[in-house]
Amino acid sequence: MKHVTIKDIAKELNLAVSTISRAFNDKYDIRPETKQTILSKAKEMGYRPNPFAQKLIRQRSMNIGIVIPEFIGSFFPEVIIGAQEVLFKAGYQVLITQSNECYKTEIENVELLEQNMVDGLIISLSHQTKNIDRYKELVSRGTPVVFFNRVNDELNTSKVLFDDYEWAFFATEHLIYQNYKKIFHLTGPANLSLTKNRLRGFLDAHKKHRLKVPDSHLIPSDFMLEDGERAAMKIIESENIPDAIFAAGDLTAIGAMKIFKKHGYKIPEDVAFVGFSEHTIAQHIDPPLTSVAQPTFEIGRTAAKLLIAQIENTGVFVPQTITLSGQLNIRSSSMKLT
Amino acid sequence: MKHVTIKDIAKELNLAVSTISRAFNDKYDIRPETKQTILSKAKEMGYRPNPFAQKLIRQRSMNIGIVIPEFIGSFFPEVIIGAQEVLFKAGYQVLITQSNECYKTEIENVELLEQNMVDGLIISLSHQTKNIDRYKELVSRGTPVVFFNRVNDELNTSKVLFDDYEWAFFATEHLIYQNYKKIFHLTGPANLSLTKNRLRGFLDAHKKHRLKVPDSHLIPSDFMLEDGERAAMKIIESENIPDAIFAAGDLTAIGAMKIFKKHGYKIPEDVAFVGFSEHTIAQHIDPPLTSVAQPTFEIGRTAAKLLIAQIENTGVFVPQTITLSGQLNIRSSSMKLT
DNA sequence: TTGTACGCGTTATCAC
DNA sequence: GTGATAACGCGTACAA
Repeated sequence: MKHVTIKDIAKELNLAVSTISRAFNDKYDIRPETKQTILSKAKEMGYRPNPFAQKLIRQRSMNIGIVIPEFIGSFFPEVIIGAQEVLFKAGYQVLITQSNECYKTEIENVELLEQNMVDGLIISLSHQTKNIDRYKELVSRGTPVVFFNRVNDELNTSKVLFDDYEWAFFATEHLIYQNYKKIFHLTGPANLSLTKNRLRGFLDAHKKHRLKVPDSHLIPSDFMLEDGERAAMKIIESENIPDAIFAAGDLTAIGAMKIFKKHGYKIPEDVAFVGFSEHTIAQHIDPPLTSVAQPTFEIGRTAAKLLIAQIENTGVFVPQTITLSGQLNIRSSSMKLT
Repeated sequence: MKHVTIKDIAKELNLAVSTISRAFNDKYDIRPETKQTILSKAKEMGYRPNPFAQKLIRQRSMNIGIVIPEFIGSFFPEVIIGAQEVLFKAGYQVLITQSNECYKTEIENVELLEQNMVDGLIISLSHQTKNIDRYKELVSRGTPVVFFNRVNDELNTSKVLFDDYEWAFFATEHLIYQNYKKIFHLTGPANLSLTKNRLRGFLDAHKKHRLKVPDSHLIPSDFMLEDGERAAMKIIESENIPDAIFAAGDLTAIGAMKIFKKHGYKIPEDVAFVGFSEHTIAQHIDPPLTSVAQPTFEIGRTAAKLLIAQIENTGVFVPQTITLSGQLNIRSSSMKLT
């Protein structure tokens, strides 16, 4: 970290440091020739402005913190790539942290990022997160925060959402059109809004087609593969077997599928499956899993844009919620072959 | 970013700023009582040291840059988690960049990280990277760099490697023990050392068992799923069909498997498959793919430790190469059922 | 043991 | 148009 500074250039050229500084920030008057001399000399000496001195005086870190629950699977990495793309172009540095689906770690991450004086945060909640006091405090202090996908309704911030309701509706309707009648729903974690929305879509699709949904068709579950396995075990033990299952997450669906296959059920002849989120492995398992694909990169880009707008906004800030759309990738796990 | 500073505390307590500073850096003499007063007052006021002021005066950024070729798939994310774990504990900030397997982006990332004055770098090369001049320059300037997995032999830095030779040997031998005789090898990208090592392991296993390997058994390929598909097409068209294939990467194996299945070959009866790297989906595809698992988290932790040692090292620095071991996960893609 | 004063590299506000 | 000089927040030699 032994860098050339503006002082070095000033000495070399017998000019004042302030003049050198001006050469780089063209908001000041400076003779074009001297500017040129300085710029070429700077390049020759390999000058690079010290970002920490700039951050110190500008009172802005130009750092954005990202908090996601997990790294494994393609969803979050792709969102991050999308967000980085936009943030880098706007001159921001990105600090990525991952909570490992653990509430405690999540809060520690936020704290770490605050210590590093991030100008803003992009967050997706862990499925453990129930207590949102820390976030309320954050928001009320005026820290720009954008939540995406895993959000909490009580937090009044900008949000980037997927239209979970609509796509759960479509996914369910797809099963109904395929003539499946007894459709179960494996829900997501109770604390997340997306769980409620996907459930609502599931129910409304039934309502539209005048199909009843007894409570026994709704199985509380979670996003891990093991949760799907557990849910499937429970269903099989109950001896109340559905002819189709719509899971709130791909891994849940895959876990459940595994168990059903193991118990001799044919897919999709005996039980059909539809998942949610287009996990990398969805198209590679046997049979390939029908799944709702989300616009991952676009989610990241949108979150970044909203955050930058809020940070650089001078007027009154009004939280915005942007809802993006996706597509249903229909594969053989849900296609009746009759 | 309106933080409490040591000045505020000084004013509040009628003390000098230096005294406040001393309370936090216990290398100076300070009366225990005043220290206590300061510390409690600081906590009360919510004081947090400004990291940029510290970085500025300490002439060290406490930032570590990580450059990886891709985010998708579990290998690199897991390495990063391992590295972060160690680096965070040592007080370092981690800046993660991803080259998307593109040489140009990779170099831009390195440049970006340099501008941010990282104290050191952890790098895994893209499979496009052939020109390593920029890295040679980096190293010769004394910047601490640790490469892992995708390394280049000409760079004299610390490295964390997987014992590609040994595990390629074991993987091949596993096929031989299963009584496969005509084994093809889909190699990795030509510029990477690991490609040579895996090839060497493949050849030596044959040598040990006195089996010949004609050149036609070696198919140059790459790490993408599509590369595997292409390689498989080439093999099928040549009508010189192997009874087993050892691919240098899981995705390559999966792509090839897909094509062979599509053409009516039964796996593993007609053609057996072994991959490398234990991709997340390896165990979920049909049939589950035998693969060499690498100690991902440990690779990250080790790289981080080596880097910290080099950065904080005062004496003469000697580059170290640490080679880690793995395990072969045997699944049905390579088990003769006879 | 505590206070004073300077420097880290930069930008901004003055003079000239 | 250019040059001093004071900040930004912190660490530290030196004086008290």
